[in-house]
Amino acid sequence: MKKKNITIYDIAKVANVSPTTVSRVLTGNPLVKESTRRRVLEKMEELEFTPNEAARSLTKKQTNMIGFILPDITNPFFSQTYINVERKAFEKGYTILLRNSMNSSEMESAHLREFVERRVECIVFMGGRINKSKPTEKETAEMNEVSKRVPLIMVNGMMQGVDCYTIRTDEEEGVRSIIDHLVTLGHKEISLIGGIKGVTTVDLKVLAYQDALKKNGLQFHKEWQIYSGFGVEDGRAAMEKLLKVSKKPTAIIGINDMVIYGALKECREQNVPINEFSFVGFDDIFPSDIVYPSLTTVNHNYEILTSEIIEVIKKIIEKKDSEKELLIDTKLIIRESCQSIK
Amino acid sequence: MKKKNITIYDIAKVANVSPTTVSRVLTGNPLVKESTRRRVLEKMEELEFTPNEAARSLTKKQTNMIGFILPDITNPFFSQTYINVERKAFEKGYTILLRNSMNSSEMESAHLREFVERRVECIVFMGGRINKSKPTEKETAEMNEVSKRVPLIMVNGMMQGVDCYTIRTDEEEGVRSIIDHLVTLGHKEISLIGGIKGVTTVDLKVLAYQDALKKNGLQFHKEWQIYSGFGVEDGRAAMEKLLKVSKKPTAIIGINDMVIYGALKECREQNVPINEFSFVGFDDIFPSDIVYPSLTTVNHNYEILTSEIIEVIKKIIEKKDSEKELLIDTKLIIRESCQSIK
DNA sequence: TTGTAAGCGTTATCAT
DNA sequence: ATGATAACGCTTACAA
Repeated sequence: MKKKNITIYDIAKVANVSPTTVSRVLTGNPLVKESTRRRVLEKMEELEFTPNEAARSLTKKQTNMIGFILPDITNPFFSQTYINVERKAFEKGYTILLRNSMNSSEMESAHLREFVERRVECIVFMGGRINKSKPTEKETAEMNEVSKRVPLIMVNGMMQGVDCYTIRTDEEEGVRSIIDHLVTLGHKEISLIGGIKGVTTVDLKVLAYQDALKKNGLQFHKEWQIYSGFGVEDGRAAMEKLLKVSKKPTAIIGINDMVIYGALKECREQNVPINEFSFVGFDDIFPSDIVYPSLTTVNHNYEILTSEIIEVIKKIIEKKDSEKELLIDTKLIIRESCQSIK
Repeated sequence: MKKKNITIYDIAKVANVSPTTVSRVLTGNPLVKESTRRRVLEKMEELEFTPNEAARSLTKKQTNMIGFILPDITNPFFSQTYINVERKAFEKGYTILLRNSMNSSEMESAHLREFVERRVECIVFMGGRINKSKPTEKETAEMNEVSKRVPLIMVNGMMQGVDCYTIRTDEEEGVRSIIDHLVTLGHKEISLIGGIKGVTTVDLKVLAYQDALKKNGLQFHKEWQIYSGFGVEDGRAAMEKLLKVSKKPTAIIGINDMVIYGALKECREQNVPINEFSFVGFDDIFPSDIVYPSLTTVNHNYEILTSEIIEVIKKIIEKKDSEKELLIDTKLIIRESCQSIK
């Protein structure tokens, strides 16, 4: 025997008002006499009435939901961004739908479809296809379709010809600040490990790295820039290769923090003294303050980054104009993993 | 000029069928001639029709959404659990609504309310109030209200008198396995740091710790069991206290991995050689394989744990019977942070 | 200040 | 195999 769903009609009946009036107290419409409002509220309590969001969304043509696609929430870079956005969205009354794509284009497609079906107000996209320097035609076409129906916010990524909002941290500047720091410490032989060619955030960093070397009168050594990936194991693999190079660098930059964790691991494995190198990461995820040595790295200014994301979301929902492109400054966090060259 | 929303009526018109037929192809009803099905599908494509989930949910009285409340997704213990559940839910066609409570009872309440309004099919609850040995009356009452309307799954927690499903990892057994391991290595002086009294998972572990000591003929030293909290800083604080105790233990168990990260940090700060102690954590979150020394710890069998969660969810949605209580075995992961006593 | 009635975009029921 | 019509539970003109 299933319990009947309580609706505003039920409340209306027992409170001796029309459903409209019930709806009015629900939406906080001030055109309700205080005494009836109280009566209605009382009956709601009594019958344990809870408004049905689906019905509400249907009439209001507004869901207050925001889609959020990212590759992997267990990666602190993403969770640190996500949680700030969720918190701020909560304060504004928005609901976030989080989806992990695991960098699979098919999953991204599935999530996009679901978001459109659920009529989210906008979609925040991090990682995956928006970081490919050469996305497939299908991927681009799909994003174009989506962007016609729901506003898109790309964080630290973009897609040629797709109409969207872009918010990114100035990663080039981040790389420059790392190299300036290392140069100040006396380093002249600087390596960059990790990442995959064709991923825009990587290409960006590699370019900035080569540029900054040149500007500082240093030479780019091909064998010191090693692609491998983004995970701890990829960092180990890269370090393993680097340790086989005859002339070694004095400083090692990671495409992200994870990669450096792997590099440190590999050094220990091979009994290479950690302090033979200076290490710098990128992202400032929380374990970087915990690993030994604690890692000098570049912080994305999460607080500002996520505030900007929410601001854009807010403007989209309120249909106000907003900057199409935003650039956030990074900040270098200096810890213990770099020594000066005597 | 806003683009009109395309509905099944529009499709019906251009495809020369009734809306009902369109709905039939949408729901995969086999009672549609193949040729008309194709025609309808074609028109949908053409007009870029996407079904409206809100309308669908309204009539079907089913949302396919699952609520998930946890304290903090940036904590790998939770994100490692969450992502497995999300992945498996995705495969089954369920959508997860994730909410972080930051251990705030008010936020938990707000999330619960939202979940009920959105008519989620069930709610998975981790951490927060379900780990209080003395929840407030309001908290309990609220959970009782909720549990009457939507099935509740509590993971590693419970609440007296509240009807719900319980899935937990056998943390007592985890603690026992740690102590057995340490005893095998020759340790006789074992400390437990971190946690807060009154949090059930902590109380459980403390009890299991005292019990296991006794069973192994070891003595419980009050000053070796130090409450402090669950974060890295709490671990530091606990270690700082422990280092002031005149007679020191040889092994240190953390209420979780985080606390041990803090303890390691504190040792380094004070120039205490790390290998003066053996360290064991709890949870096996990913940085434990990255910190130095890599941490021996207890793994929650995430794969099994999350599979069970999904199984229960599935049975709830399909209205099948399911075990009300499930206990998952833990497994000890041995790494480098423990030495044997000569 | 309150009520009536239409509409939101589906699915379900019952005919045909 | 297909269609007409009534739900689903709310909000929003418009009327009173």
